[in-house]
Amino acid sequence: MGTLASKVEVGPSGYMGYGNCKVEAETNKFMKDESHKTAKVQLGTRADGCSFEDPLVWDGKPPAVSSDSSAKAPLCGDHSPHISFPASQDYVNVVSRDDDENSSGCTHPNTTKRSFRPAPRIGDRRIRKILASKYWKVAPKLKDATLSNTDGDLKTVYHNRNSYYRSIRSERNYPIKKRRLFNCSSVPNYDRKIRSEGICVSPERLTGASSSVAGSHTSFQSRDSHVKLRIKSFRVPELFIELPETATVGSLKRRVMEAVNAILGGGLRVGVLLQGKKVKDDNKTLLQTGISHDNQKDVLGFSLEPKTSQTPPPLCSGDSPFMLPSNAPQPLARYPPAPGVVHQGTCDAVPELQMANAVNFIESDHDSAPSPTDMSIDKSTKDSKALVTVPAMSVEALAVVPVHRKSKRSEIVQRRIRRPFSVAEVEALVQAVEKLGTGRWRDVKLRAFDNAKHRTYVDLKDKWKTLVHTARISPQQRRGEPVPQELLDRVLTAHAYWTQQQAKQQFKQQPETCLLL
DNA sequence: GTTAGGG
DNA sequence: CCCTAAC
Repeated sequence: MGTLASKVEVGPSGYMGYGNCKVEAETNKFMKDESHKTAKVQLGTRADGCSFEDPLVWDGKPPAVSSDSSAKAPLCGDHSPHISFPASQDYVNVVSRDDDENSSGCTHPNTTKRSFRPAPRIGDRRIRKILASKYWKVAPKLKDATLSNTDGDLKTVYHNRNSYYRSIRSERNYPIKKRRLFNCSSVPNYDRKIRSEGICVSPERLTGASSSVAGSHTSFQSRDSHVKLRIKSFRVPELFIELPETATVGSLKRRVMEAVNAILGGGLRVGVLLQGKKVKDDNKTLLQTGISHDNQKDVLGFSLEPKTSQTPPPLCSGDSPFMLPSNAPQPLARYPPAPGVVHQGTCDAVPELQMANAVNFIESDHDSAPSPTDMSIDKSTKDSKALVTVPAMSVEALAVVPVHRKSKRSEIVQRRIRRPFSVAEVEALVQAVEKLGTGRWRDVKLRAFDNAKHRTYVDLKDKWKTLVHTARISPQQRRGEPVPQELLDRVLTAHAYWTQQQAKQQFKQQPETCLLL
């Protein structure tokens, strides 16, 4: 099939920096298509410092063709990788020094059952609406079921998005843009503390979630009643990174780094677990809790969790809507995605549609910087009970992140980053408009940008507006990446045609009115 | 939720 | 890109 992209997941069991990465090849044509198949592609542990982890996640998905080397390279130049952060949390396993020898495999039992449940995509306009009209919408809501078949050539069956969105909404997964709003109390002190104690990146490789303890050590000292901990490694919450195969290892590293930084940058709090049990009372002393030198056999764990409304009195008030559920998700409870919920979309797209599809794919794949999630993980998540811990974040977010509340007005909304349309996108837009006209932006979106999460139909409408304008002005006055004249010509032609069509329509509807005029 | 337009 | 009236 069409394009192929690589996804690298630094999953729950991945260690920072040397986290286990999952790289898989997407062979589906439509990213949004839930029927897409994914296949793991082993990149090797050396190539990018990533090792593989058991694909526990993709249960139900038959390992599809692995790296399809013949896959087409993305058409569009916009290859910015996509990074999203599915909500999840993980532990930092701290083991008493005496346990060093057998420090492997002492995570919480449930951890082994973990499967990758990428957080659902979020960022729907609904959220915006739900929260406040000023918040960003990441993607327009798409109607479920079939695509408007106005042009009969789209045969792909879109899955029920409503249910999808419903599910994600309930999971409280917020895009980073909004996320920062509940970042009020800034990075948890815990976080800093831990960091200051040094987080060692452990190169140990995990073969499965079960061995998630590998590389984690703690030192307990009985001297002067002090409990000393040494967190040798700290695992970050599940990250989801996606970038084109053409991306360099360097960029991969960068993405991972950004992802990690973003996560640590805020919105997280640390949970303490002792023997797999959550220690909720923050006022208890270590001794009372059982964390002491007398307790060296116990496994102390830390988990990264999203801040919750339960969290200590917010230093700032009024961030309610963004608070995650107080019933802090237990990192342990994760369920494998229901297998077989796949809808195989038939993608016998007509040539004409190829472009759009291609763009769709590409867009979604690379350009998703601001896209908090990815379709490819939708399926695995929608029916998931995955505990949402870390709000979805994106690279884009990094640019706006750490800003903590600026004023009482916690409603300061971050403007979306500017993302100029690439020629390929313009091409796709023009093609779609030629076919659908200028009054059906939603359809245009669905047709040519369904996977470009950051392009809303309003964006497309706006872009068309500017394209028309651009086409009318002299080349000297144009700015930005030059759009081929050929395209601009098509813009004018299409615009003229559809404008005329609309006029005719109106005339039909209100002839008398027109006559009067 | 979409469109259409002004900002 | 954002905001919003209007539908």
